[in-house]
Amino acid sequence: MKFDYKDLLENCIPGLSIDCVVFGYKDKKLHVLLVRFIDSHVWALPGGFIPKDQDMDAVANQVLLQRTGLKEVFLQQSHVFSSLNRHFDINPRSRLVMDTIKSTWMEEQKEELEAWFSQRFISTSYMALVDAEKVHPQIDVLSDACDWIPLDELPELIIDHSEMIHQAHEQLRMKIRLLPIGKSLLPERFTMSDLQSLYEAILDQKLDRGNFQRKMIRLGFLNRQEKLMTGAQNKAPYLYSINDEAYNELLEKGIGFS
Amino acid sequence: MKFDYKDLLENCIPGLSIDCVVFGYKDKKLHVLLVRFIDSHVWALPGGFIPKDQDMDAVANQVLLQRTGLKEVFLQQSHVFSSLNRHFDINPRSRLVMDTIKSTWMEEQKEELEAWFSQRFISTSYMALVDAEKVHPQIDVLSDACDWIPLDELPELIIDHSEMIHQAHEQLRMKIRLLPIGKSLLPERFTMSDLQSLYEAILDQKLDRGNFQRKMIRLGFLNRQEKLMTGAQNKAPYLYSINDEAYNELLEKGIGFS
DNA sequence: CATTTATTGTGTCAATGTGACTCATTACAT
DNA sequence: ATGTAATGAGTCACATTGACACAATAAATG
Repeated sequence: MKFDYKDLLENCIPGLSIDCVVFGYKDKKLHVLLVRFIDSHVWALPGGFIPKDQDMDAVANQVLLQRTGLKEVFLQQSHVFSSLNRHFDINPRSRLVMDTIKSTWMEEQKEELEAWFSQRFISTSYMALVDAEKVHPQIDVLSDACDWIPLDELPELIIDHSEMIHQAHEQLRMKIRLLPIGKSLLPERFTMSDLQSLYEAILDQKLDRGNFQRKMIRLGFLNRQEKLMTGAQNKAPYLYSINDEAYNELLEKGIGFS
Repeated sequence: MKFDYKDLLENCIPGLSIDCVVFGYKDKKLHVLLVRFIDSHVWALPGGFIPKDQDMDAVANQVLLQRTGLKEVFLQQSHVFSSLNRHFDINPRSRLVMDTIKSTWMEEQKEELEAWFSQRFISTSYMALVDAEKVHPQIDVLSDACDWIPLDELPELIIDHSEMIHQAHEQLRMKIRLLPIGKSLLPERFTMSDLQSLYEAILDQKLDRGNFQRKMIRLGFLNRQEKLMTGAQNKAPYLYSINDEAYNELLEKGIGFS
């Protein structure tokens, strides 16, 4: 399979791209979905270019679908990055990526492609929240790895992608205070301590167990289900699921975690 | 003075623009700064195109400076609008603008300019908060009016500009719950009822006078100044100014109006 | 100058939410 | 049968909130 540079040159808007900051929750930690470019072994956010006949939300949804197999998850615009040094050759890492792309795939139309990749790219970041268990990360023709990386173990990334991640994390931290998040990041059923760990991971602070439970129950968007027998030598926790009706009501009112 | 279409064609990125939703506070109401296109008399948000050698924040600052004379005010990115029908001829209003621009200014390079204006424009909206009293709206070569319009008396606007305004208003309403706004929208000194009216205008709901006062005072970012003798037959209210140090501390902590 | 009017600064009180903590419960191991 | 570890629920002091009351005061009125 070859990189379809003809499609790129003919049908995509030059100088514009999107990048997706996909958050997932695994092993009591927040993770981000990253891809690794072939040969160069440089990490980056999964992204894409904008076809002339698509809007950016559609492209972001498509990138997400392609990388995770998921549709209709929480996905929203985050921020536009347009600084003058957003080139693929701004730092050694990014230059490596560009060199690899060029040497590997450019056979014809070398000049056009080189021009295409050497201009400034204005990129819009999207933030997605997904259930990490449901995702089976997919590589593509330009990447030889696509994996969940814990937020506190990020490798060096191309251009300003780590800034994008930090910006999205900050935005998530703000959002959780106005809206009950969780729904998108957790599986159908989860324990209260799952939910608490998620909040602790997002807010990056310890919360009191009893008070957290009381507060969440009182918000009234949780349905208590049967108990979960873990096999551990302790009291079995209840499982909870989300009452969509109550959840959406809270979303509308903008009531979240203080 | 002529419209500098050569600069446009040579130095600006085609298909990209910014638009500024500038909020001001006047007569106890939120206002937006709008411009009216020459001849066509169609209203729109003040905006601009992106020179190849500038980032978008710089362009937004420049538009704001040009229209209001203000620098270093609250100005931040809001949202990217990229729907497929974002053309200048999508609706009768926008088409009128384009026709006017074309017939008025296009003498040479008609085709290039027509191509430039007829493609889809992806536009990033910016939200600005300014002290309306400090602003003297400026027209330019493409506009014959630039005025403060109350949020509840918006005229029909081109393309999706009214959506941009509503989106920015919603964003402001969320932001005020996490941050003490006010500083940017009010003059140096203001009364407590000024501040309350501003909050009521943004949140679009009545607030209890006594409780509002108590809450604001307790937040601790207001310096009480001398009294203001209005000449009205009532008790003179105190003037307040903002204690920048305490204000910035609240900004960092993210403590606002519940 | 006493009285009225409109608005402002402050206070009260019940209801609710919060942080810190305790204690009984329970699934499993020994 | 007993111990262990985590869970569900409860207590209590304290802070915040919404609703309302009341005194203070700058100017108008007679």
